[in-house]
Amino acid sequence: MKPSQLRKVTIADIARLAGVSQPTVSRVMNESPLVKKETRERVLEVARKHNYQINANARNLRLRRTMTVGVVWASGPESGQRLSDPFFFDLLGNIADALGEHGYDLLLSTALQDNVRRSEALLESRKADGLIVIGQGTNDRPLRDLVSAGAPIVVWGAVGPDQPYCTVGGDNRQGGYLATAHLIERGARRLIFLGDISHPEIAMRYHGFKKAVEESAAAEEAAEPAYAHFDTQSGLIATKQALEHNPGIDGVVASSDAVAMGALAAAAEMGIGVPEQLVVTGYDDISSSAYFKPPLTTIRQDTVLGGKLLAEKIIHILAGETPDSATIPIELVIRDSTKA
Amino acid sequence: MKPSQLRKVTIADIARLAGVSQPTVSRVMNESPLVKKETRERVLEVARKHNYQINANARNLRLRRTMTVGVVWASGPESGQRLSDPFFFDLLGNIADALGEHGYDLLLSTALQDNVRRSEALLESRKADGLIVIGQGTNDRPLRDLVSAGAPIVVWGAVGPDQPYCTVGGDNRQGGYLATAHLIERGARRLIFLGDISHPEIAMRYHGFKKAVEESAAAEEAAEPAYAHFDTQSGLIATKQALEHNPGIDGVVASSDAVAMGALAAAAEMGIGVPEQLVVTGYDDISSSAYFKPPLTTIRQDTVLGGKLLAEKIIHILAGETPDSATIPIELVIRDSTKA
DNA sequence: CACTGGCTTGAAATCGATTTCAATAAAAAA
DNA sequence: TTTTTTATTGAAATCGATTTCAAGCCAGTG
Repeated sequence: MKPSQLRKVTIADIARLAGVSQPTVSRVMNESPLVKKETRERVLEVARKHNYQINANARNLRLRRTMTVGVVWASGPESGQRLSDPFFFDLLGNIADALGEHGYDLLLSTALQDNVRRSEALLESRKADGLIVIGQGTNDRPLRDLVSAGAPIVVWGAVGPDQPYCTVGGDNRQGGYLATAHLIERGARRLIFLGDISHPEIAMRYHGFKKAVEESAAAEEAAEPAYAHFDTQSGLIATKQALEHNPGIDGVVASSDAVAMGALAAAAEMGIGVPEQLVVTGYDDISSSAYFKPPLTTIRQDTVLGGKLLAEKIIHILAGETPDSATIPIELVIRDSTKA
Repeated sequence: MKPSQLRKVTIADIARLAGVSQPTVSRVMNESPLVKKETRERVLEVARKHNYQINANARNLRLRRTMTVGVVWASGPESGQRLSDPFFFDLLGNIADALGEHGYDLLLSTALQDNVRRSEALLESRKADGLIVIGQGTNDRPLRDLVSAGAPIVVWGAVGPDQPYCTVGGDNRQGGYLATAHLIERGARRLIFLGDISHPEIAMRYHGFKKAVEESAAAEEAAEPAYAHFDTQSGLIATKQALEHNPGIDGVVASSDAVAMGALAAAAEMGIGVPEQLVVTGYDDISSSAYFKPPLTTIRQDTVLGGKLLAEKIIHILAGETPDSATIPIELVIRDSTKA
């Protein structure tokens, strides 16, 4: 197998073969109305026959853009581990689809550390026209720096009041509220929130949690939020500790489905019945949640809409507009982990 | 927020500011030994000060390459749905990391249909130098076509004897064998394979399954493989049908963890005890498998090594070499779903 | 003093497109 | 018939790099 045996037909080849000049071929390929019909057809025929594809590199150099959007995981320095939550995979796929529909490509960057520099480099080296940043991390300072440097970015995360960047995210406060109110309605009285509230998104969910607890006469927050990262292992450990230190907890609001699965595992290990003695909710409705034992009540986020909005917003920004942030409605999905 | 306020420093700017010519700046940036030390330092200082980054577009146009590898999901026409298995997400992330270490970018393409044309276009439009294809689908003809057109590709999937392309994949036959032999050792006598054996990878696992069954005097294959796609829902349905039609089944070898979770859910629904009455194995060791009820015995594939090899192979191919296919060792992870 | 040779450096060509501007031919108007 | 438009087309410049080739400079040599 010889390398690069693939024909590399250039615009000059097509021009020569069709007996016209390069500009004419260019006009045909770009559907310019300036070209005579017969000429266009002749050129198109040659182009098709030789399977000609415009060299994106040359084109983008001339046009001074790339038609590519970079997607960056904003895993802060505190979390060395990759965000491997299935939710983000869904979102990523939907972003790719949505970008594709607009003719944009998706460049995946998994810079774990030194994120800002590498992101800036992505833009400055003209590998991407703009950036979609997934997650704000625990500190959005790097994002603000990017913006003040003039970088076109859109962020998936918590929508805040004075953010200088455009954000798309689920209605986290409402999600946390709905989940918590549901637990209270199901009889939970001593509730705890499980997650890393230094992430703005999680913090919003916690706010919703508090609101629901405060609105209820009967329920109370059993203890400060139990710190858990985004994985099941972490949820398991945090839940065990919380339950041991705070007897009587009967409701857990977890920051993600993976964490909630840890909580369920902890309950099982400790011989605590779910949902009889403890009710648990997750967040994201990842695909395995419906089949967990017990099936997990959770908050579903619409990742198709999320991907679509992220793509559209960045494209608008690249067009010079300043689109507003958007909040995506969420939905409570009730399953056995909270069912009477 | 003005768009594209980001400085777009060019090599000409740096040359002017440093009082040298463009070629000199180019040589400095490419660490050519031809430049005098003092000149190099002067240029570097100016470049650093203005945060100069080589324009990848211009550079790649001149160098006639892109330093980008496309990753394509080979979801065949039969499966309209996206492959949203967490396993592939892991793999994708590791591919991105490995490519990044070699200075390559990852272009994500989620062409669900018309895969070959879009993949070819990726190469012909010079958006990517080569392709990593994830999954062979049920028919690798498109892949063979790509190869015979001279496309540099590497495939994640089953390593076959007469494949014209370089493949990296787990040792599926051995994986299927280990899982099945383990079930038999745990006392299973009437076994069934669960999955879509029209996929080469799954077919190999099934071969391993058969081998283990045939080697055993006591065990038998209870029925033809039960068709299941890659998702839990599909595994649930297939398992229920299989168990109803074939009484006495006491061992299920599933083609993936997601499918196995469906099998576990089916058993639970039907009141069949796992592992007392039925033992079940999955495949991939996705993160939630350890916390499922019961925790799932599975075959772990090393996605870090997988990503690394895929990246290295495609880079070698781009360098004109013809690397051999590689099989990644797998590992049996025993958990409660098969524990006595 | 003229000549050879090793270092550095820059002028110009090139990669493959797009776009401006001018030229030509054909059609319409005078 | 002459002039003015209008419709097509191509020559040349451009995007921002890399690379070839030649030139300038200075030291060493005959």
